[in-house]
This record gives sequence, structure tokens and C-alpha cells, in this order.
Amino acid sequence: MKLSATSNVRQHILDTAKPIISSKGFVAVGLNEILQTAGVPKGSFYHYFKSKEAFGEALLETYFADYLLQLETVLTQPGASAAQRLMRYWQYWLDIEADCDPKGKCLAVKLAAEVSDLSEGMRKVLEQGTGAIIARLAQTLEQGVADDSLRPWTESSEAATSLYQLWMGASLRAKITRDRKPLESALLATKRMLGLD
Amino acid sequence: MKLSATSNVRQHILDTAKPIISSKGFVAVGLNEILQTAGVPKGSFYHYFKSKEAFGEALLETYFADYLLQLETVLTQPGASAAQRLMRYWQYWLDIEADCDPKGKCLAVKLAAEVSDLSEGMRKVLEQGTGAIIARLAQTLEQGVADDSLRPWTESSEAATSLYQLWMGASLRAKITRDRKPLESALLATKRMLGLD
DNA sequence: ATTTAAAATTAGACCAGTCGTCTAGAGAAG
DNA sequence: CTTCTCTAGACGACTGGTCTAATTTTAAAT
Repeated sequence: MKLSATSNVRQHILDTAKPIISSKGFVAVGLNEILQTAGVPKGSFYHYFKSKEAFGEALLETYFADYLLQLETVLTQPGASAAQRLMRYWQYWLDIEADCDPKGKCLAVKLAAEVSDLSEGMRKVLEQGTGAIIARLAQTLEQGVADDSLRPWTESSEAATSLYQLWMGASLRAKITRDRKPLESALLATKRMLGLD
Repeated sequence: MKLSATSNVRQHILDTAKPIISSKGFVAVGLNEILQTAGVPKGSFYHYFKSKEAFGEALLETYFADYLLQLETVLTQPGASAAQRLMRYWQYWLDIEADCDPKGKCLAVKLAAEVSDLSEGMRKVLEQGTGAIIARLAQTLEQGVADDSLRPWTESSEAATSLYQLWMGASLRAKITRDRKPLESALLATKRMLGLD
């Protein structure tokens, strides 16, 4: 079994597609563009994915898997209070989303609106992925309550939900205005909502 | 000059397109679908708009114009405090965005991510439109400070920005989850941020 | 009132591009 | 030497936005 090679090509397609779709969207990008960039013939694509939609689901799945891994490392930095770890996360978010190049930006923000009325499968992955992120944030909020480094205005999972959504909205508006002010507003509001000032 | 008829057809195309694009997005919808639905021949389109992109700009322009008008009536309801008028606005937002049918929903939320990396023209309209909404909200926040019906955590325009973005994010996530919880979280957070509890 | 010039509107051709299919064969594994 | 995975890319059926040329409508002038 050549399973490693199999997943290499598959993963290579996914890796190539990420920055392209991240900047142009899902519908606007054709398979041709992705496959030419990846140097993979079209015939192979349908060996690894049964349709463009299935490919979209896989793209989001791997994206969230990676994201959650990174999130984990940020939120478990040793020698920092829960509040500090959390704020470092938002700071990362700000830096990434304030960058001009859309390639590295959050796929959830980019695709949520476009895709969730279009593909039930992709919508579900988005739902599960964002849910997992929020759950992980809630966990750190709990820790912050325990170590008394922050004081959320409400129950942890409720607070995590609102904070995550606040940042989604800020990122969306940052796409519109093309500057970091929306994100800086979010940072300020976040501090306030966590009782950090 | 048949100027009225001209703008009628033009406006008719715009009106027809709004719900379609509101539910399927900009790129995913072809001119054919819009024009067939509108009963306008394809050849006519380029008489009224110089390109699909120009049409997109016009669509957003009329959308924001209408929106600001409605916003104005909600925020000037007589016999209510600034806080009450503002909360009624968010409640409207919640009701619209929690509805299953995407046709009536906010075009800014639907199109921001998809379009602002794609068309500079549409991005600018989005920027100007959301800016105007935020400015109008800030005005009511000021009034609320004046009549002492609410106590924002920061300067009015900063607060208006964060609130609007919070609701954009909540709407985006409501699209993902297909329920009203994200919006209810936003409502709760809003009340808290305005010192209404 | 009839003709004519001009403008508004439409029909449909156009080609590049879409997703997905399909047949053929290359390459590796057992 | 058979079997199976994977590659190759032409192909079909269709849709995309755009544009030019023709038609219809309007207004003006005789």
C-alpha cells in the first residue's frame, strides 16, 4: 500500500488550494487553477475527491485540525496566566488578519457566508470546527476564573461564543476596510469584557 | 426621454437580484438566472450596467440606502429612550437574521468576505455603507449617554464599531449553525456592554 | 401627417471557462 | 504476470460575462 504517497498528493492539493481559496473564495476558483498550480493532473483530482464539494469539506477539515493544534500550543504556553495566554491568542489573530495578504487568513471567516447556504456538507464542517474552537476557548476562560486572572461577564462558554463571534465580525470588517482598526476595536472590547483594565 | 422606464427596468433587475444573491452569493449567481427571473432579456443587461461588477456596486448602493432609511426610522421612534430604540434595532436584526430564509438577510454579511478581495469597487461601497451605519449608531449612543439611558464602556464611535462588528460576527456564525443562539449571545453581550442589566 | 434622424433597447453569437467523465496506460505490489 | 492504484489529459455538455449588430421606440422636421 502506497498510503503515504496517496496522502501526499492529496495533501499537496489541499495545501496548494488553501492560499488560493483563502484569497479568492470557493466558487470563484476553478479546479484548473488549483491543479495547474499544484502540478497535478485533473484525472488525479477525482481519484482523491469525489467532487469539488467533497474537496471543500476536506479542505475545511484539515484547516480546522491544524488550527486547533496551533490554538492548543498558544493556550498552553507555560509560565503565563490564563488571561495572558488568551490575550496572546487574540493578538495573534489581530496580526494575521491585519496583514494585507489574504492567503494566510482565517478560512472560516472567508468561507462561512459564501458556503454555508450552498453546501450542507461544508456547513457542517464549519459548524463543528468553530464549535471546537469556542469550546477550547471556554476551557481557558474557566482556567482564568480559577486562577483569578480574568473575570468574564458571564458563563464561560457563553463568553467564549461572544468573543469568537466578535472577532469573526471584526475580521470581516477588516476585510472591508483593509486596515487594522476594526481588529483593534475588538481587542479593546475583549479586554473590557474580560475585566482586564 | 423615457428616463422613468429606464430606471424602472434597472431597479427591477436590482430588486429581483437582491433575494437571489442574498441566498446564493455573488459569484455563484449568473446573470442568466437573475435576468430570466426578472423577465429581462440578457442583451438588455449591458445597457443598464457596464459589467457584472458595476451591477454589484449598484446593488450594494441601493441596499445600503434602503437600510439606512429603515435604520433611521427605528432609531427615531418617538417616546422611547435611546437605549430602548437601540435595543429594538438589535432585536430586529436578531429576528431577521434568525429567520431560516436567507433572502431577507443582510447583504453586507453575505458578501463582505466573498467580494472585498475580488472587487475594489464593491469593497468601497461596503466600506462606505458600513461606515455610515456605524456612524448612525454612534449618534444614538451619544444620545443614550445624554439621556442617561445607557452607559457604554468607551467612546461612542468606538463602541458602535465594536457592537456592529459583534453583530456581523454573530450573523456569520448563525449562518453556520442555522440557529439563533449566536445572535442571542450577541444580544446578551450587547446589553452588558451598554450597562443594561 | 409623413418622413427622417436619433436614441433606447434587444437578440443572439461568441469564446473562454466550468465541473465532471472517461478511456488508456504507467507504475508498483504481491 | 496479474492486479490494483494512480496518472494523463482530451472531451462533453454546459454556463459564464461580454459585445456588436439589428431592431424597436421616440422625437423632430418638414
